[in-house]
Amino acid sequence: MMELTRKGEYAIRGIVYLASRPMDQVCLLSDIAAAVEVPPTFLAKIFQQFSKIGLVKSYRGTGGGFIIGRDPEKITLLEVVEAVEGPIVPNRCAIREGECPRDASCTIHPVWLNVQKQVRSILKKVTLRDLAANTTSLPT
Amino acid sequence: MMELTRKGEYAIRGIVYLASRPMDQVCLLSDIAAAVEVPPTFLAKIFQQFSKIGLVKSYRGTGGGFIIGRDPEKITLLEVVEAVEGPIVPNRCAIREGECPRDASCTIHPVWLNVQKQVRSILKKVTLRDLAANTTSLPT
DNA sequence: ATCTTAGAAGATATAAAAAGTCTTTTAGGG
DNA sequence: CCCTAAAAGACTTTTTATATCTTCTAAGAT
Repeated sequence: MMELTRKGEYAIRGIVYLASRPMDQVCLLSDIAAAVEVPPTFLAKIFQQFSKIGLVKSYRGTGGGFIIGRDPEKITLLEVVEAVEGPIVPNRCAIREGECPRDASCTIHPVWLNVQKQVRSILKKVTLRDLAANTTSLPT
Repeated sequence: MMELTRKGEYAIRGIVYLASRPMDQVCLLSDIAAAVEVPPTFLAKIFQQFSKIGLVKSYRGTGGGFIIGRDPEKITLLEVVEAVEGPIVPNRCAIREGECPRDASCTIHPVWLNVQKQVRSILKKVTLRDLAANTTSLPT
């Protein structure tokens, strides 16, 4: 239960890699994909999404590629995960009030809300800077 | 992300219903399914699993059916969820040590372990008795 | 004993989501 | 205008979720 998808995993690897690079150095998608061992076409899709919401910046044409969208310290793991996996919702009934017809009587509802809150809270405290900190195993 | 499947939802509804009934009253699967609005064949599969690990007790033949396996106060939501959805694992790499080849350098690893721990802790504190407490909306 | 009831077990079917690829288009340099 | 690299969207494949159906077994009723 609660497993991150490949997409989520790849997304994190990719953006953490970007976060570990100097902001003035534009990275080729193909290079990033190779470095973090992700299918390039798949990572392309993910980075397109990220680009739209400003998590990364993209440049086309010769000398193009990607850089991180803003200071890695200002990007949380929560943001990255929710961008790619959608909101963290342990159960349909926790999406919004009134979703579940059994709502009023539903004794589990508050439990799921609590789970949601805790998980979000944990992921929110982790920044890309934290994650990129000792990425010494990846090529410089 | 992290969404419970239908199976998990149905399982909880079904067993909470059972937990709300007197232990000496054997319930027909078809009645339970109708009461909690779950496809009977699907619930059958779920209860078969539960029966194997003692979460419910089953009786065949005339007058047969299901009762709760033990005191609802001794059954946690965690147990029920993991029985039906498998272990709570936010990421492959958190399943066991050494799973992930990037392990040593992986800065996210501890984050997932923390998520796992917190979620399990929340679900462990909730018992079927808690959940069955005010199931007043369900037919007596 | 055999018939009916009700769950057990396993096979099968359908549908949805995840994972990945391919093609065409657009933007930016040389 | 040609090359490079990302954007966008269609498409394919694989896997998982969701469910149903059939046959088998246990237990009580006749």
